[in-house]
Amino acid sequence: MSVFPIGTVMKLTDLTARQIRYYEEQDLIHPERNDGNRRMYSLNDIDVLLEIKDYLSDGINMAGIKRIYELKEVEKEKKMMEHTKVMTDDDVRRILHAEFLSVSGFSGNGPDQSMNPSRMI
DNA sequence: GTTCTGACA
DNA sequence: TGTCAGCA
Repeated sequence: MSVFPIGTVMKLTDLTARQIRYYEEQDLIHPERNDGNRRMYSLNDIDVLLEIKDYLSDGINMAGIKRIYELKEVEKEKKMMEHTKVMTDDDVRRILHAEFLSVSGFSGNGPDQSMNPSRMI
């Protein structure tokens, strides 16, 4: 995913190396490191840097920008929880259906174990 | 030639 | 943030 050296990112974002490294210190971007300890930025990193530049031009300071991305991560965690909840409910539905078939005599092997929710975690 | 870390008139 | 030093 990470393919751009800092020099390319500088031209693409019109930011100085000093700024780019500083935003990394603020945990706004997380470039990988290659064998030579060189930072390699992903397309997503470029995207975030451009967003940061917009926020800055709108008069938002680093504290504010950091808050924005912190909230964004909280929302991301919430969505992950929602996703987990949906999967659990879906498993329950499938399990109940499997038990229904078993009790109804359509299956003599009991609930389908492939529907066991423990396999989804 | 390019990037890295650390430091500061 | 800019910039310079001293490495790799």
